[in-house]
Amino acid sequence: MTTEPTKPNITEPRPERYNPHATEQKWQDSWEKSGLYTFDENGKGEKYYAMTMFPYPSGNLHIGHWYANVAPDARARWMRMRGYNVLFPMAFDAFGLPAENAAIKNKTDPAVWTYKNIEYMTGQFKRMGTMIDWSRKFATSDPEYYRWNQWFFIEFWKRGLVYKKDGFVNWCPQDQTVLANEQVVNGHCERCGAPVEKRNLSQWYMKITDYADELLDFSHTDMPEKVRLMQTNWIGKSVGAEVTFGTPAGPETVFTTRPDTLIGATFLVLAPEHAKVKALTTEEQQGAVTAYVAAAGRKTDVERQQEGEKTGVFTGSFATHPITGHQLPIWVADYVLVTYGTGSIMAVPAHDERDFAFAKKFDLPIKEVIRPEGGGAMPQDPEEPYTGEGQIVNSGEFDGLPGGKASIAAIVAKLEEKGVAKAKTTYRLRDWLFARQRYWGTPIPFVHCEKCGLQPVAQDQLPVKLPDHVTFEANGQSPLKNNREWLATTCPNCGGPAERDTDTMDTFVDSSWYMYRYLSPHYHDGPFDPSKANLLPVDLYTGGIEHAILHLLYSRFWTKVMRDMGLTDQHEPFARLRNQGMILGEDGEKMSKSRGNVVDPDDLVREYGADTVRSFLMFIAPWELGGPWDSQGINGPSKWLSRVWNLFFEEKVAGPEEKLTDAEVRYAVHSTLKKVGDDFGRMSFNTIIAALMELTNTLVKAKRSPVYGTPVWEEALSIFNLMLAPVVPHIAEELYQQRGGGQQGSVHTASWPTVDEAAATRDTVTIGVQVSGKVRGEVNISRTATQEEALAAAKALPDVQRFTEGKTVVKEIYVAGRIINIVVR
RNA sequence: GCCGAUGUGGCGGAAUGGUAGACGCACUUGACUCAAAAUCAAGCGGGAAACCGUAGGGGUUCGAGUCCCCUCAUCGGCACCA
Repeated sequence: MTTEPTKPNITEPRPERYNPHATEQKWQDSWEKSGLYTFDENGKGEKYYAMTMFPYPSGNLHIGHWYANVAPDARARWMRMRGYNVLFPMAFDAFGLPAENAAIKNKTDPAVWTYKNIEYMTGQFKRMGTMIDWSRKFATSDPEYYRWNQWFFIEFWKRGLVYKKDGFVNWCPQDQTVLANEQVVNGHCERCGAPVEKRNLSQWYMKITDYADELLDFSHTDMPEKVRLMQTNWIGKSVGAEVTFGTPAGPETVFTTRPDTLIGATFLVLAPEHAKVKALTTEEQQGAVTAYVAAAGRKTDVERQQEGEKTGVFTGSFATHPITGHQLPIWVADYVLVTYGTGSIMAVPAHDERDFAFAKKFDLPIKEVIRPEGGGAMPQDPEEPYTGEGQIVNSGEFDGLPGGKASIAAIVAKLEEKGVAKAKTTYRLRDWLFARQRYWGTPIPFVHCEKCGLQPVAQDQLPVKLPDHVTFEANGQSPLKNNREWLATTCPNCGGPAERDTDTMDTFVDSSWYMYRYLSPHYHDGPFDPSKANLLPVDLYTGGIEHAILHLLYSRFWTKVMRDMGLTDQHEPFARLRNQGMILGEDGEKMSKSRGNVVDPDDLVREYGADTVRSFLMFIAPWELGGPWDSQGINGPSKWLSRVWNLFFEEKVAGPEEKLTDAEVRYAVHSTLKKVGDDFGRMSFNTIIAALMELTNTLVKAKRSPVYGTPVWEEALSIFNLMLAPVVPHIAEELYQQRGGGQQGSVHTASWPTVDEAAATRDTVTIGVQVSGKVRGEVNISRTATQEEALAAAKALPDVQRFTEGKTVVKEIYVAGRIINIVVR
């Protein structure tokens, strides 16, 4: 590790007032020159890998980036001072559509735009005063990075986890690309907000569903409950059965979570896109069905869902019930989704809301088979379905069995015996639609050969680089489509002429494994150097909740595949995840240029200095909550740092003499030290700042007390200085060096002070005295006072006497150091 | 509709079941100043008081902002997922 002492600069005259600007620039330069933050993998101490979600190089760091990085930086610094060998890296998530849009608009190359932004934003990060190790910086658009995307892609393909198939996919007409399910929000494109259309296209997929069950297991990772729930809901596990019905077009299997209601099925419904629709449609129904299917195809998901009323049309065909042999009409309706289950359902109108609504509208039979405990028979023309549990009725040999979710397994076993059903678990999670029809991404490393078909590019030919100096068509189409020079290649199998795949990868591929790349960002023989695996896992990962499903689910999946490939022994990429909240505009709305409520951190740094902005962002709210910006509130931390400066340097301040003792000052210092340590541990950053402010107030008083100038005073300043270091690194360094810490190097390599437990505990405590649970006074007694002593002191209080007079004491409670409660009647 | 989170002064918030409102903003008053800013000092939930106060209602407990049940409000996620 580079621990070359940073040279104190004491030749400059000390400013009268704290002036952050010169100070901060000076120390940023000094730290960079000495390599203070360069991580040494052979360094002393237990490794600690802290990571914040890397930014997209949009051009500017906004206040949200500061909020997301400042507190984790302070915590990483604290860990380092405690003796951990802390890796705190940063990179850029550089592929994506904004670069292309900027390129189209400005007629430039996306790469030029991207790398210019990265350079500028790196400078902004440095002005924030973070301990980021910039020697590990990379951009996911570096060919040396994305070649490993391609390598992974081929390896996953070899393992059968990557495949191409025809199917209905989400298409964003605005961005001109397909989208993964995860990128469709309420039927709209996550990025641009355009309504998503359905298109039948041949597309690349990644088999994340193979890992659905394992992704529901969070036992190897500590994630907030909220994230676990969101992922669990997204994966959407449903336990049930597949039941096969006979139809004129062959057997049709449906999925149900309620096999106990099988006898109550009165019709089948197919999704409009279902493959059997055509074959099952009778001649008389031809016109109606064709029109319905065509209309459904034109609708977006949003339009489909907005219709209040169910729509549908009869195919003219009937299915045979596997148990009763009854003939059930087969309908087509768009409330059945082709993408879930088998794309067809058995409708049990008596016990399902949707089937009920459909049956009511089209006058289809409703047959009761579940009756609530102690309830009567369902009326002939019921008002509503019964979806709860109960006893099975009207079902022949099943009658009397308990129905409902709890008894699925028993019912399925019985149906399996009869050979009509099979236990089945279905997931809402779809395979990851993985390719995009865009330019600025990782090219898919496959070629199309007329003779050999789709072939992976040979590993030693990677990376398949994006062509330089591209021009964009006015129609926004990817420049790869018509770039003949780039398209033409040879087949890795037969050597004949072949054409490159023009799709690029979803940018979420880039972020799925970047935590491994930080271990050895310049490694050439694999995605990462296996000899650095001891740095895994990421001990603490922080970022916004907006990635709860997309990025976090994909990266968990990626790690599990890497584990199965033998690349790592980790089950999860992140040992612990925490989410920060969002800083809103002062009006309480999300910051946006159009609203004009954007707060620019560069302006704030110019006005107040980075340390003030850092401490304010930690102080403004509980970190995981966030909230509106407060342009007046920043005055607090700003004044605080001035007070801190004056505390260290101003001559003894005027004011009333204070009667603080050595013990009181040491108590303030060591109890604060204890609290700050606890609060860093539990990531309660706002209370850290509050505690440091409180200590400042006490020390300002102590300066006007006999303690000033004594060894206790010097100890107080030293410890206080060290506590400031993680939070406000610049002023802390200046104070440290001014106090002569230069011989020990930087304050940021100093050790976190040890709590003197005796000093952090008070001999006497002031505790409340209650009479029958109501506070009636307080007593100052020894911390270790006996119950007799405590009660005697309490009973001496006039107010206590007043409220106990003439009453009978029924109970006396004394919790040492906490409370006295005299219960009277 | 389903799932979840959150409700504490004018504002942001603090509080292992133990004196509610730490710390800060804003505000008020005073000192300094010709004046203002900055700084320093003091005050700051309601009420004259008894007392009342952590969204509302119940409960557990010697004691509840904190634990349990119900209701309301706000925010977030999912949403015709069979």
